[in-house]
Amino acid sequence: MTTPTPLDGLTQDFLKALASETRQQILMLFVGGQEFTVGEIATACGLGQSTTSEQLAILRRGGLLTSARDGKLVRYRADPTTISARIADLQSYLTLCCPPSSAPTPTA
Amino acid sequence: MTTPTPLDGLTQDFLKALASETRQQILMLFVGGQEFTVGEIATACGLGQSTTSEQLAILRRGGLLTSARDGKLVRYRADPTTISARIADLQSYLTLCCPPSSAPTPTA
DNA sequence: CACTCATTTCGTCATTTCCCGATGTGACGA
DNA sequence: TCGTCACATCGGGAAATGACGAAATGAGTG
Repeated sequence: MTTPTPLDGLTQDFLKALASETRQQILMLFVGGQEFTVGEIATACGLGQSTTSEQLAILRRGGLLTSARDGKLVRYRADPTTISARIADLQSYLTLCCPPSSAPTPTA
Repeated sequence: MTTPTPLDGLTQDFLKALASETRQQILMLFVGGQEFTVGEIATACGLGQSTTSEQLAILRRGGLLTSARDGKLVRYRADPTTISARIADLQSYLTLCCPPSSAPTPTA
């Protein structure tokens, strides 16, 4: 029991992506399921373009967004399927270490 | 629409607490709903004592753990109620910006 | 091909995080 | 009270993160 399994690499990227106010701000733009280009997101959030691109890459790695080329633009949108999967992972992880109701010292 | 609401301060602390491999490692100790002292956790995770205390404080602020004095010891254990609440918050936040299935532009 | 636009990647710097050892605080026992 | 044990807090150094501007990449146009 030296180093217990931290948790899934995927869930890890998911959490890291979420653990930033800037990236949360970016995510909020996608309310309504719309698509946005990098430039649009940069403008909306008041960030530089390279910064935005980097943050979007982190969100994509975390499974929160997907990207698709559209001519010379790159359109980003939410990735609900992966998000649901990651949340489910997280939930089962937390349920494992911290059972949702009672059961302080089960076993016996 | 300059700076859309990032999200709850509570959920923010929750995410920050989770976004560290060390703290995830600590959390894994609580599988089974057991209690641990700071010293036990430090030993189990191979961390210094002050480090452990600090990380536990972050986990407590994030709503993942609670602490209680027991003589000269402090026992930490998981906080399932708060955890469930924070996960629910997170889920509704993500559901808002990224509807789980279809519904690209709901509106009505 | 040369040019331009949108995005990505690179180099850099300021800030934050993570870990530690040392010191301070609270609780028990002699 | 004094000493000790367990934990919390303080101060600092190494590493990671977040932001930017500059340069490189990919896609379309003349």
